[in-house]
Amino acid sequence: MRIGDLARQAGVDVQTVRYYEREGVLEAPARTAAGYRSYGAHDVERLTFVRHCRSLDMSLADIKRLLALAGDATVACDDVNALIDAHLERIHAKRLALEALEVQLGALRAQCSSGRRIANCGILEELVHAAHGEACACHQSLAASEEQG
Amino acid sequence: MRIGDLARQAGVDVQTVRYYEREGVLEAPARTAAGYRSYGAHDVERLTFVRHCRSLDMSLADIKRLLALAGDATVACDDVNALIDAHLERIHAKRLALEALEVQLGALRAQCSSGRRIANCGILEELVHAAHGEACACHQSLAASEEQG
DNA sequence: CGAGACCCTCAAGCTACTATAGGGTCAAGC
DNA sequence: GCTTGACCCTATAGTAGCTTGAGGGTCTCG
Repeated sequence: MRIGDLARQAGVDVQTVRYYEREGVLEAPARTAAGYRSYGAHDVERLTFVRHCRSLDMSLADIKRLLALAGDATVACDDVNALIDAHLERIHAKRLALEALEVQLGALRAQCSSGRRIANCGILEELVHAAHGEACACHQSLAASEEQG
Repeated sequence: MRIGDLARQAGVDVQTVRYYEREGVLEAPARTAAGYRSYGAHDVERLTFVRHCRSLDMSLADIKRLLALAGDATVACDDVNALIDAHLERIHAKRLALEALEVQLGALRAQCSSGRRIANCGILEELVHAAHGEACACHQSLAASEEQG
């Protein structure tokens, strides 16, 4: 099967497949005489596995680790559990940060009604005013929750 | 005031100030004979305003628009309201997507207990199994909520 | 043998920074 | 006057996960 077929079956772009290969998430396949990549059914499975993990917002680095772990059936799967736990924790922190952000923005939006002029726009006032004081903490925690580690 | 002082007062890195200037978020300041950037109190205010908007996770493009709008006091501030509304909507969608993701991951994590081997790890089973069926929709909506409009 | 669909590699673009390299400037102390 | 250290300058590359584009080769049908 050629790269276009593989990509169609997994629902990804052809370029994405090549990118995954470059990143070591997919193994480099055999090549035809003309240099075309040649895939089998196993590759469809692996790529779809990768896409499912990505749909859960896992990083490619985590997915690589997961694939490495999945390769050895005799190993204890505590590492898999730990990886998922850590990921879950990151998602949780990010959600809390977004919730705080939404509250902040809702409050900000309530400062200005339609029909006003910039000169007395409540939102800009609030933003400038807040700029003189201390910044809100929500984005710091959002940024902290972004760092994959 | 030199760039280091400005950066300290706004709580950002010196490189970030130069980056903002390059991106047109901050105006290019006057230079000393030696080529050093020279700032005034107004620049501290503007930079701190930018940082507050960033703490609300607004894009630099949005902040530029906001600054342009804020420049003309006589204009109606419906555009400001619309910008904040759109941003709020993105944050809201992102939070919903993250909530769904958290549920999905929680369910996945519950599939495997400690002490098992990879061969019968419930998480990997679930991930492979799900890979054969259709993927969950949570990341699609997350991705959709990422695209800044 | 030509057209269109497919494949290849390499490089750049996206966001908002951060970090590094390689160099110039300035003020204080000896 | 000279050194030391803190500061400044530009330019370039790296981060994550792709997407887009250039410039070219291959395959297959009619």
